[in-house]
Amino acid sequence: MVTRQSQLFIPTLRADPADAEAVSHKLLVRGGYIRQVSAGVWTFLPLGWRVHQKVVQIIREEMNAIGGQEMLMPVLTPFELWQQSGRDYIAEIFRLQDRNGREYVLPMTHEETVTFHAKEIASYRQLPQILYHFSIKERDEPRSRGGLLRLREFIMKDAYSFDRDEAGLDESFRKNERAYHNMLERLEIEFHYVDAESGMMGGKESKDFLAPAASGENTLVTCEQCDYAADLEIATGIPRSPDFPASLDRPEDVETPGVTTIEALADFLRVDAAATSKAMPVVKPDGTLVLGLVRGDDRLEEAKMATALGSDFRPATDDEIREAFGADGGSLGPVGFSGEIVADETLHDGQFVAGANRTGWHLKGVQAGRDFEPRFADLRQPREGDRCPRCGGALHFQTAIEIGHIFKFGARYSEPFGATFLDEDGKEKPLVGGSYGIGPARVMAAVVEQHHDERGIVWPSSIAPYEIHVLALHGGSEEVLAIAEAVADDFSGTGRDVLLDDRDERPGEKFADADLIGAPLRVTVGRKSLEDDSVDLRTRAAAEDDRVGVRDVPKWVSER
RNA sequence: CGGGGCGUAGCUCAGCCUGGUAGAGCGCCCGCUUUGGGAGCGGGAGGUCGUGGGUUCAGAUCCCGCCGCCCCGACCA
Repeated sequence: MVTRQSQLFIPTLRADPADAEAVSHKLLVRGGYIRQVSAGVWTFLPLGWRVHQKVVQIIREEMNAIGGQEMLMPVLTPFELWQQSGRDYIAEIFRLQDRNGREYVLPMTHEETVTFHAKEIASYRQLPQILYHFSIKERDEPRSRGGLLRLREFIMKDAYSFDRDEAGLDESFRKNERAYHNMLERLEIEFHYVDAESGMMGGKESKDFLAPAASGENTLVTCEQCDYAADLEIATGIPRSPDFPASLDRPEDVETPGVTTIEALADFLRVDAAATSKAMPVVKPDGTLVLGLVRGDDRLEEAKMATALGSDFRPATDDEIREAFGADGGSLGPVGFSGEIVADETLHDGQFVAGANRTGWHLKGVQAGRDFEPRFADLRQPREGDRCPRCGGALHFQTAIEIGHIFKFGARYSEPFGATFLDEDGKEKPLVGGSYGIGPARVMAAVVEQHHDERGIVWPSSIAPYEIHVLALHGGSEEVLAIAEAVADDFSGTGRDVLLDDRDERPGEKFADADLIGAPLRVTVGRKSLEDDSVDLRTRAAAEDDRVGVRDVPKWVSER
């Protein structure tokens, strides 16, 4: 069936929408793929939904190929399930009540629900299992953004594996890992498979699939020499060594009036900023104040700090700082502080300048282990100029979109839910699980970010809404239109998705819309070439016409 | 939640500072001409100026509240 553009709802826009920033946001809106309903809430128009469905189908095929079983779990979920898992505190979950006051959540993930069902697995003979579904997720995002990049409502494929032990989980994990690699290759996404934070999901092995893109929200760290790759939040880098001044036998006071920043301090004392330390007082949820210490030229990575503390934290307020240190922020240091101190590894050796806990004063020659006793942890955020922790090569930083996340959650959910099975040895054991998510909408955004030019989208044929776009430049000629229809029919007879632009519009407009919509192949049927019994063919990527005899069109197309 | 910006026709915007009967371009409808990179001419439709209140003879314009959207930060599979 040839689809006639004259009858479709494809509202293309000549100008960029005023509120768009990201390329994928602009092009998907301009191309008539998506429209916004409210912040982070979008409609997929017919064209957008076709792409979404194609992405879904590829994901589905790869999940089925590893033995995944598709099902569908509800969006509306009793709040008790989330209380049972202990995730009821999460601020991002939407909550609501029915008319009788019964409480529900609109969840952003389905570990609770799937584990509720997994309670029916009674024997090791029924394991392993891989269950998945595509369903609508809701997240009360404090801040959605960028078209499809960060949504409050979206469809996600989430899969869950259940195994009898860690070894089994590992095998299931590898299967899903492989499925993800296969699907992303078919989607023609450039991606990196990296170590990641498991975040609020709670898990052990945690991996991200990051697609480099200008408007990504994650930062991907890669090595220019070896295959080291990690999300910035957990990446490690080796910084340059500081240029230390002469060592001192004991810390020495130095007056630093009005000096509150590291740059000013380094400048004032004429020392390398890397030979100073920076104090970050934070407060844990239980109210304990902990001092984080990093090198003066480094930034504290908050995800790492949270890992080191084993809990959330917030920056201490000015009042808390004054009470605990007797000094203002800007003059804080570890010497004399009685609470817990967590110091970055870079402070292990050498003597650093530190705040003196006396406003307007610093200490020179402060040495860990001699002048204060910290716990060491990796706290610093890597940055440009660092070397690779594996091979010493240069590290490269780029923004990226997190399109998939897979992680092991072990017995995190099966224990509170009592989802146990009887093992071969006659013992009752909790199911060992893993979770595997990917968002088709983010995939679409990532593909557009990676495949576009100044005129529009350049879809890979695997997910293009239509593979072939036939433009009829009939200009009132029934004859030209008839030939265009015949050409379109031929393609569609070979099982291709064909869009025929039979609209009564001028050529320029058809070309512009075709470029914007981005079908991989374009056939232009017009008087000009028909004089030689030919049509003009081009790939969207190359954007240059080949004049081909009407009879040779199928051959030309099959060669692309 | 903190900071910044914006809200006027379907879209992109001007008008607001300095109050006086709401505009442009594109799009849309009709007619004629035109037809290989967003055409030309003629005619036409379309707006509670986000919303509520206040000041004023008079408010898109000034003042106050609220709502919505975007960006940065916080936060975040």
